[in-house]
Amino acid sequence: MKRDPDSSKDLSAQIAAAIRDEIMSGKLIVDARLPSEAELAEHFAVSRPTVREALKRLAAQSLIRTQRGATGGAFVNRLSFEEAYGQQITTSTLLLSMNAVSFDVACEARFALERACAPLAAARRRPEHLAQMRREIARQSDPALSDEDFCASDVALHRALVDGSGNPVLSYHLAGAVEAMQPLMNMITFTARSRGAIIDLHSRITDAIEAQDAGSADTALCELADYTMTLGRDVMAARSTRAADHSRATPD
Amino acid sequence: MKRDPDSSKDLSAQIAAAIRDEIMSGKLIVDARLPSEAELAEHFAVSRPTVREALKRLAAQSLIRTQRGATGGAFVNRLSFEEAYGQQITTSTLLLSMNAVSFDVACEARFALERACAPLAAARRRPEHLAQMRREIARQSDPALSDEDFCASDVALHRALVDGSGNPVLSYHLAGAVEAMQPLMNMITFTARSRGAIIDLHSRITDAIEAQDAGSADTALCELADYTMTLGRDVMAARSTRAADHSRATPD
DNA sequence: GAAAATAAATTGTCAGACAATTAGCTTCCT
DNA sequence: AGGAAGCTAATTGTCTGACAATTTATTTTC
Repeated sequence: MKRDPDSSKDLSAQIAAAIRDEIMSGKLIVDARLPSEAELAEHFAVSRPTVREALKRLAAQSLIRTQRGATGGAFVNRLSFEEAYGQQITTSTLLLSMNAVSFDVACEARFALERACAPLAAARRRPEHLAQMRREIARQSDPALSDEDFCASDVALHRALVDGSGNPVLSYHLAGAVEAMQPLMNMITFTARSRGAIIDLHSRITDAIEAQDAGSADTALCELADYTMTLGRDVMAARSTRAADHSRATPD
Repeated sequence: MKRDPDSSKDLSAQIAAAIRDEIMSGKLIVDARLPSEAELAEHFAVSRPTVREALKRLAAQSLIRTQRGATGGAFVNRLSFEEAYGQQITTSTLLLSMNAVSFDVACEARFALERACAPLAAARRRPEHLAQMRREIARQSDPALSDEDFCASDVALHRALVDGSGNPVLSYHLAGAVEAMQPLMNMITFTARSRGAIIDLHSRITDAIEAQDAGSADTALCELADYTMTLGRDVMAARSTRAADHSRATPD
């Protein structure tokens, strides 16, 4: 376990990279205990705070966990799908917001991926997935629901669809794509009419999944994608109109 | 900016979470400068090393970058697709290896996602994507190529296909799925015959993409998925047979 | 033998110091 | 005046040493 000496990075980054390599290469297996901070400090010839910064970097990626006490220390963490979801969603969300990814591009990616799940979900969906989807459709039908809650329910329905594929790896990849859309979706004001159209499509999708009819599910998903993109485009158009009005009203 | 006082987590984790929330909520925008470490320490009523641990956690997720010197400090980082790729690949790879995800499950996810890209790639592929794919096919045709390099070239070809979709969000999500397969693919010994079959399918896929024939591309991708899974199953079968032999030969 | 006290190991946190780096300012020379 | 050199200040990077908190193992005591 050696750190790259001619690297221009921080010592803590070098040490974190060295340990990360050990984990990625399998030399440090799950639940293995790392040397104590004092031992690592001696090994890498740095001070304890520097080692600690390195360990915190790894902890931020859920690569290790730490435990206090006599038999404590830093242990290689089994990266769970749950933990990975969280990081995936954080990264995806920021990627969209910070790079000014357009609604269209994000939406296209999301529905392309979701369509990939649909055939598998149609084949393998289980009662709880269908029940979850029906439950969300019922929630969405409540006119008192706020736009934000409507979006949250939308996300929940689509996650149930994705989970219906019975492939956790697929679910993991899709979680980011679906959840990261939520902030963008929240910009949309859902009229009673658009809600109705969406709920109708949700029902058709759910029916198709229940009937194990992958073709119909795909058709409905495509329609939903088209409709969602239309809504998004309307919002963007209205927004740019308002922006133009505003700049005309208050020129500098 | 307040940290959760009754949280059971480390101070550095609480502070990192507080700053992360500010970034995620948009209160701290891209390239905004955070207060200096000394100011943060005073604000959160902790010591500087603790603040530094928090900042390192954020740096590990590429949420901030730091700069030394008079006008230095910590700045909110624009999360680039490049940086996100790296994290995505690390996470995906560990997720597969640490959770004993079967070759079948990972493969199914990968090809399902890749099939989602194919129609878009067929519509939008540009000459450089086709050139890259042809280049990789040429490389793969060299019998002297090691199995590992063959896999690397395979990954490169598929990434070119994915990038051909012209949707960076899609590329980002797919990068993890494709790259994370590499360690699993590396367990396979590619015979001359299996290499030939794969190269043939790669050619058919590339031809279809070039001809903008989404249907043929999909068909070839499905065949490649089937063939890859067959190879994987053979490896697993041989492996378990060897394991059985071994346990019979050296019982304990 | 069981319960309580003690010891040891380890991470978590703090305080203060110095080194390294960088931008801006000042001074001085031409 | 203009530019180059040096100085200053601000900031992060690193080190040292210490103590607190927590957990396990050991020893003592009843």
